[in-house]
Amino acid sequence: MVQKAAAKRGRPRAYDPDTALGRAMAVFWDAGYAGTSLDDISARTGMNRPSLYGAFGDKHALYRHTLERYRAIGRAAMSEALAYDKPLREALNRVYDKALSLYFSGDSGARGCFLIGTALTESVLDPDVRTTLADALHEIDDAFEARIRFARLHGELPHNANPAALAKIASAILHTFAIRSRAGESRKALEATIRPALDLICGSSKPSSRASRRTGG
Amino acid sequence: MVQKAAAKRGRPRAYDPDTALGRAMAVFWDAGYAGTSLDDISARTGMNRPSLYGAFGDKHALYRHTLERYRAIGRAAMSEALAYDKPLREALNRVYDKALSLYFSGDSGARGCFLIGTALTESVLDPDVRTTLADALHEIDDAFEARIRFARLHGELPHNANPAALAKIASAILHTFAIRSRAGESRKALEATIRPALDLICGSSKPSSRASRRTGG
DNA sequence: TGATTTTTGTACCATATCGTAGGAAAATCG
DNA sequence: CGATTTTCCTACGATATGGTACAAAAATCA
Repeated sequence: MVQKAAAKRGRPRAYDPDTALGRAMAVFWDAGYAGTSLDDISARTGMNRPSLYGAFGDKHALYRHTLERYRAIGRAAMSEALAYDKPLREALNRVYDKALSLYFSGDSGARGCFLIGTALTESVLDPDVRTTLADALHEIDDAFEARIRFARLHGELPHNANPAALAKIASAILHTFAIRSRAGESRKALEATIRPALDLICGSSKPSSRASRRTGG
Repeated sequence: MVQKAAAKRGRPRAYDPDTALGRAMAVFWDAGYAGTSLDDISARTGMNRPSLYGAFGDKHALYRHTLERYRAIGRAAMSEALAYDKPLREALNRVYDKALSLYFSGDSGARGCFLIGTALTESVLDPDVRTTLADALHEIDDAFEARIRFARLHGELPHNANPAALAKIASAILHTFAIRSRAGESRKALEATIRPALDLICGSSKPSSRASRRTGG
């Protein structure tokens, strides 16, 4: 099904489309959609503009390709990190850790979340991008919510816990990381807020004198 | 001190600098820094490019002026909303309400936070903008932290509450609102998460069977 | 080998963009 | 009123930008 379609007819491509798309994404990631020229992308991918157009369409279409690619990366990382076979606290911790690794990747320093760092700006005047962004945000909300609901079902959270609301909080932590990393805060500084955030969402890990208020203790 | 400097020498200005700056900000707010041309701003302000240059400098300087203007607006709104004479819960509620009013203002629909919606994108390649953004974020963190510390001091929060950490959570709620509003979510949807967020930060408002875990109850 | 197919890469075009020069316009001052 | 000052505004210029035309290149197929 996904075989290489071995030996096509004409002149072979001088580039790997997937690699090129990844590099194009990197350029957008740094400079944003409007701040990136096709010449910039051409330079970083090695493909010239006509080839870019042939492979991915015009600038806007190319950008949408990178958005989808990023969503796929995020989706994979999220579903892997949200380990259903481990405690909620650990699962969330893994999500944040993976997210930070992504946000702090890049040659020109931390770039934060690709969607929030680039698509958010375009969202007011570009309904297409806005919808994609909104979908991506909701997808994360839903993943968190399902995971939290699962935890509650298994007694990790009190019965009256509100998975939908807690999921929004969990997402908010992700959002603040996306912003702050791109704004130049250190990874260490962000990591310091994971623990208190998890305490609020999952209940205190280290029961103090006030006692743990959750089942899991 | 701040008088009109009555009757200057030459031809009078055909525009009010402050009004013009506000309109310039509105243009940047919609399209982002890179996505805005000086002609766009010229059209919305009524000032032509040479006048814009004379009044505010080049495009980048103009943008920095709008950033500072926005910071001033946000600072004023924040310090007014953080009512020290009312309960913490009410103060935070007012902050979120004011923020949402700002984020949902605008003719072309919701625009979110000006800084997060426009400066965030530029932050990777523009250290100047990045620093301004980081400063603004920290200013909000600090305001939250001071307010929360004050609340703890007055018995609204348990002694072992962590004002710095709670402030980061409070900021995170603001950040998620900034993102989601620009991404097209409804104000109602966002307002729905205020309550649960305040419950986590300040303690449950409606003591359920699990009992209120805070002094204030 | 020659026809066919597909991609590459240079060159080109129309437009957008930012900044600025330089004269006209509109006020005050003497 | 004329000189001076300040701002306005048209016009210009250099560069950037997105997209495309078209010939050369590199593969397969018969």
